[in-house]
This record gives sequence, C-alpha cells and structure tokens, in this order.
Amino acid sequence: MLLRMSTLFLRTLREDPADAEVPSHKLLVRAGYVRRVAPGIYSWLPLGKIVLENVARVVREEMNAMGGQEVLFPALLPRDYYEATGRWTEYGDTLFRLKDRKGNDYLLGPTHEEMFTDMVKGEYSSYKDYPVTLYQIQTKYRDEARPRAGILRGREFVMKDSYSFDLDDEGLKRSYENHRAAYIRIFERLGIDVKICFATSGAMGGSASEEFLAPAPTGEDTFVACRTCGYAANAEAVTTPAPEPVTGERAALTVLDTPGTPTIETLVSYMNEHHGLKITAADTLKNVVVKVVTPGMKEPETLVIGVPGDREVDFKRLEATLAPGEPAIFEAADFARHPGLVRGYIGPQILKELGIRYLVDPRVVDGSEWVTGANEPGKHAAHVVAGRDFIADGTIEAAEIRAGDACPVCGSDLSIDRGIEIGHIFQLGRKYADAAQLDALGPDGKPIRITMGSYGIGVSRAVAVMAEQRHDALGLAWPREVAPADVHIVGTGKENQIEIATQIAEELEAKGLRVLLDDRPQVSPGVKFKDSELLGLPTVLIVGRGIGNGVVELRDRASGDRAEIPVAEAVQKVVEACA
RNA sequence: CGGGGUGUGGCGCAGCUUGGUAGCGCACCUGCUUUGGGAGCAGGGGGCCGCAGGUUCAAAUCCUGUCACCCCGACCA
Repeated sequence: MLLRMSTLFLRTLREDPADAEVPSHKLLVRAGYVRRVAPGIYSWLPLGKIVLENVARVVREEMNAMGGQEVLFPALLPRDYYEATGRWTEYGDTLFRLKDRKGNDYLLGPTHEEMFTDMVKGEYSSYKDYPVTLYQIQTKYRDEARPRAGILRGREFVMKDSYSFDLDDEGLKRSYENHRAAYIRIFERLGIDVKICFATSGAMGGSASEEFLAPAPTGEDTFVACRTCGYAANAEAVTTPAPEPVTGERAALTVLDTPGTPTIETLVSYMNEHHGLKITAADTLKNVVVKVVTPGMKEPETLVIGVPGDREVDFKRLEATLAPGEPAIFEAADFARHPGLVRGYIGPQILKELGIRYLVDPRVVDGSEWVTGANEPGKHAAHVVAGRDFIADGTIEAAEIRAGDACPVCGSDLSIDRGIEIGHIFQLGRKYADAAQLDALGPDGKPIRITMGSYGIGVSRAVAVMAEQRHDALGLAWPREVAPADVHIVGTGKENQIEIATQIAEELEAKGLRVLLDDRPQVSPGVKFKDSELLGLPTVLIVGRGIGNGVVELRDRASGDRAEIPVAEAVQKVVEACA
C-alpha cells in the first residue's frame, strides 16, 4: 500500500473544532480522520476509515481464532423481534424508531440479542449442535439523550457483539473465559491499556459480568483498583467490607436537644459544643429517604437508607443496586404524606413501627454505635446501637466510595480512577433463551434450555480510545497494528528529495510495508512536519536537507527518538523499525 | 428532562450595546519569491448573518416567535 499525499483526500486543520472538548475528538477532526455530520454521527475520511478497518480486522482475527463465527444482521429491524422480549417499550427513547410506507414499525438495532437468539433457534435443534459462538461487526444505533465527546460516544457506532450458546452452566463459563482471554489479546494488539473490572449487569440482566475499562481522564465510568491484590471494580459494583460486630456493655440511648441541626455538619458541631461529645461526621448515621418505583408496582415504595454521616449517598450506585427499581428523591410533598418522618431528624428507631424498609451501609454492623435523629424536630439521639435500638432490614451498597477505602478482597487501600468502557462481557443466562423458547433436544429426548453469554467491544469507540490514550501536544501516535500506514515518508527540499523519497517509498511498498508518502510539491517543511506529528504514524522518515550529505532522518513518533542514517540504508532501517 | 451558552463564507471568530451598502485569521485560486518547524508579498473567488414574522426610510444589529447546535448534570459499546 502506498498513499500519496499529493492526491490523498485529506485536509488537516490548524485549529481545534469549536465543539470538541476531549483530546480524541479534537485530534481526530484536526488530523482529517473524521468529520461531524449530525450530533453523535460522524463520517470517516480515508485515513480514519483505514484505522477503523484495522481495528475491525484485529477483532475479527481474534474472534475467529477463539472459535467464533461471523454473521451479519440487518441494522434495520422489524418491531416484532423486540416485542417478544418487551424491549420495544423497555428501551424507551433510546431506540431509533421508524415506519415503513405501510405504516409498520421498524427500528435501528441498538443491540441484537433477539436476532442472534432467533437465528440459532431457527437453525439448531439438537444438543449435538452446541456449543456455538456467533458474532458480528455492525453499526448500532442509540438515540442517546446526550451524545458527546465525538467518536467516543455517538448515536451511530460500530460494535462487535458476540453471543455464546451453551447447554449448561459449565459450558457458559468456558465460553465466557474464552471471550475474556480473546479480549485481553485484542486490547493488547490494539495497544489499549485496559483494566478488567467487576461490573453490574444493568439493563441486560444476567449474572457474572466484567467490564474492560480503558483508563483515561475523560472516561465516564469510575472504577476502583487495588494495587496489592489486583482487585478492580466499576464504582457501581464495589462492595464494602463489613467490620466485625462490636460486643460489650454500651451506654443507654440518650435523646438530646439539638435545635437547628438539620445537617450533619451543624449536628456535629452542636453536639461537641453543647453536649461535651467528641464526635466526627463519621460517628453519625445519616438517613436518606427515597421512593423507589419498580416496574409492575403501582405505588412507589418508601425506603430509608442509612449511611455514615461523612458520606453521601451515591445515586448511581444506589440505582445499580436497586435495578430494575428506580429510586427518586423524596420531596416535600412526600414528607407531607409521612408525618412520622421528620425531615432532618430521621432516626431508624421508629422505622419498624412505621412499616418502612430500612437498609444500611455494610459499615453499620451489629453493636456499632451512632449519633442519629430522634424523630422529633431539634432532637437527636446518642448511643444508638445497631441491633439493640434498631434492626436494619438488610445492607445496601449506596454510599459514595473514596480513594483509600478498604479493598473488599485484601483490605488494602483502593485507588479511584476514570475509564472508558471499551468492552463488556457477561453471562446472560437464560433470559433471552426463555423469551425465545430456545431449547436443544437432549439425548434423553427432553428439551434443554440454552444458556447464553453476551460480549461486546466498541470498535469505533476503540479508535477514539487509542487517540485518548496515545497522543501528545503535537498530535496522535497510533500503535502500528492499526495505524493508517507503517511509515510516513516526508520529502522536503528544493532539490530531488521528493524523487528520492518516492523511490524509497516504492521499494518499501514492494517489501510489503504500508507507506504514506508526503510528496506534496510547494509545501513547506514546517507544514509537513506538523502534519506528520498530527497524523501520528509510528515511524517517520525525513528525506530533506541531509540528502546533500547522503543522509536521511528516521523518527519514532511515540518516543520522539531521531537518528540520521545513510540514504543507502534507509529501506533496510525502515523495515527494521517497522518489524 | 433541569441548568448555562451559541447560531455570521469550508473551519475558527469579530461586528450586535449606540440600526446606515458584512469584516478578520485559516483554508482555497493566480503570480513571483521562499524551502528543517503550520513561509513572504501582491492579486482573487466564495456568505438569503439559523428560520419566520414585526418595528423602521433602512435590520446581522431592536422586538416576538420558532428551530438547531454546543457545554455541565440524570442514561450507555
């Protein structure tokens, strides 16, 4: 492959586009890889298209190697497939819906569980056929409430999704592990740094689930990691280790006057100043009321969450643990309907009486002692002991997490970072097989319900992730495997440099290298250098002023290393550099 | 959906307060010069100022409405 910039359809921009915030968006647009068409919808120009295809190629090779078979479903789908699983309605506004000329409903596929399941059901019927893994690389459509960050999160994106179909749980586990191993290889080849994190399975349902998060400051997901034992988890899925229960004699519950202390902060300082206590926010028990709407339930449930007073309730974590129930803030009107709940002075002591479910942070173990509300305006209670003065209905992971929190596996300090979800694998189980009645006929003539796994990789997102993880002030720096070409040859000067550069380029092409040649006449060296850095090919060869002395310059984009080498050795040296 | 902001040649922006014949940089075209860090000089092409209505002798500018887009939060490969 030899691309000549004199004819290449490419225009780089000197300035960042006005709508770009994140590095990948700015650079991919400036370097002429993509152009925006509509919110969250982008076109791929020649160089970008090559990168995208390279990513897809790597994914395809590894999926085939692990035994996957590629298929392709339409992006345009009729409604009825999604009606059976209830997702026509469940998916809500995120689904792109349209009608054909007859007025029938169609949709643009946001994901294809139904199609895969249906296809397998249509073709396979014996236990002898299983297991099987199918995948596709397809454009997906999701009408996101707010697309952002360019390619990183569009409404149209390319995704590899695969599904494993197994006869039993052990088989599913095997398929899952195979995918996990394949994903590790894929991201290694793509040069994407990933952290494999325990995850919640969210709207898809299912059990075991891990996310591949690419650490990046611009990431939308928060995850914790333990340097000591390697534990890593999405913030939504982190578990809090419970301390040992506390035993022994305890002071009796005491109700104290604490006028004007509806917040933890005011409570702590009042207690310390007026009641001679020495407490911090962590010694208080904060009780947050929410109402939970569960699909299928008429009335929202009133629920009280107890967390240590120095921590906020993290709504994202709360939602993840309550799913499919949806928590909402308890408003003034709700308090009005529950006179037993005194805003700012709620204590768990009376919740049983009120018939309100009470869930606590795992740190609130039996025997732990707290300062909390006394269920009267201007009054709090001290020496409130869990298990004695109140009994919680269970624990809940809803408190915010912090750097330094204890690792649930080994107890070391956890760090917190942000990452981009680039892959997700999970054991779906039998949800879709149940909906589709997907069975195999067993050796005993009885049907076996198939169990499925679901595995995704954001292919177009991977392009943005690489840009996010591998760039500097000057531009992009692609890993070789996906770069638009192996080497960028720049010919600059008023003598015969371009001719020589072209010769070298042709020789390298003959040796099987992918070459980008800057043979633009009348373009100043500065422009060519800037472009080479912006475009970010891994190896750059400059055929310039050194030609008089018989030397050219070899550069490594990522490291910045430069070396002068004799022209005669240029081809050989480039081949070595690109090996 | 809540909050903030912006719509002016392909891209980035000024002009709007105080109405008066639309401007700058990049990109593009022509010529000459230049050639190792986004070149210089000269000349040139390209814009129903988001859309609709209104006020006015006159609207990019003022008023009303409307649409779109961007950014921050709740949802997600």
